[in-house]
Amino acid sequence: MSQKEDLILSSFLPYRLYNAAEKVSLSFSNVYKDKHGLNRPEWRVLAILAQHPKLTATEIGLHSKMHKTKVSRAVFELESRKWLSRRLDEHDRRVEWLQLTKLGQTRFSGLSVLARSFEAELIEALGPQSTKQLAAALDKIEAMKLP
Amino acid sequence: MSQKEDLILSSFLPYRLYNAAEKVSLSFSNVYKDKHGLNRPEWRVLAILAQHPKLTATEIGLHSKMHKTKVSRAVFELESRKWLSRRLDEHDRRVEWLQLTKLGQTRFSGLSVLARSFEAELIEALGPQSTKQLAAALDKIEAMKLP
DNA sequence: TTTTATTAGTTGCATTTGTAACTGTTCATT
DNA sequence: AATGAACAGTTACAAATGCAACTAATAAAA
Repeated sequence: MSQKEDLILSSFLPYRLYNAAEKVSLSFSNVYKDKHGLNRPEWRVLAILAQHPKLTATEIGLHSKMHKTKVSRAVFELESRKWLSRRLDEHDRRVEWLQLTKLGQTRFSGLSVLARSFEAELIEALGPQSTKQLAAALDKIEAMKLP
Repeated sequence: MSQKEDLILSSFLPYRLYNAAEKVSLSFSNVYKDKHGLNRPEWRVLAILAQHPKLTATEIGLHSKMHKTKVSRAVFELESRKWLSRRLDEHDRRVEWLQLTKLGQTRFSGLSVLARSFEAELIEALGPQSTKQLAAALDKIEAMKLP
């Protein structure tokens, strides 16, 4: 016999948040997947390096909360496409400085346009009010310390 | 040379939404993972069956947007724990009606309490205003037709 | 009634991901 | 210097996932 106090999954906030994120994310993945065959970690590394010209793999991980193996594999793939280059730090040879090549920059700029228009559509559909409110809620969640 | 119109990933709405969802979801997964060793699909099937006492695997998939193989495997696992039972439809023997056993109900009720208090903490941290606004934005996203 | 198409659910295989162990390097302590 | 701890990044292995092919059953069409 089910208890009337039992959880209703479909109105459970973590569930709803996750499904919404996945829906948006899946739709957006078409942008980087279809045209260039990138996966999400690769897209992220590309975007982060475009914004911060010289980073180490560890820093990219901190930035994006991606596990270092994900970053490592994404970097490997992007390097083999010649979208980014590595250079060993002169003073600490454990460290590799990563930066996009000209080709990588160009590819990213192309994707950037598509990403912006995807986001614009999303914001359009939400409306300016909801967009602001959603962003505010996301700020709070980002700032939260969860167990 | 990076273009100034290029995307800033850290403020890109799909990215922010995804990270927030993953953060919350990862934190919540402790609830069903630590105590019972469930994974997300299993947790979901459990919660859906608790709310809708008799469903087929296909219906669970529609409900939760999970792929049928995920549902199939989750059902298998829950059945082998004796948390749910299957019964063939009398008129169409392709169809299996699933329902929680008493044990499954009990387990879910226990998890339900934890889930509710997790959600309560989340809502507490967001504040009532932001919670409402977030829910409204999620409504809109759920209703969206994305490419 | 035989054939064909459709549906419910499962399974095999390839891909992705996470964990832990590993290599190579630097730093800290002695 | 020599030893041990810490760190950057890679790799090997195991678990999770998605896709496509599969089985079994029913429905639709011929």
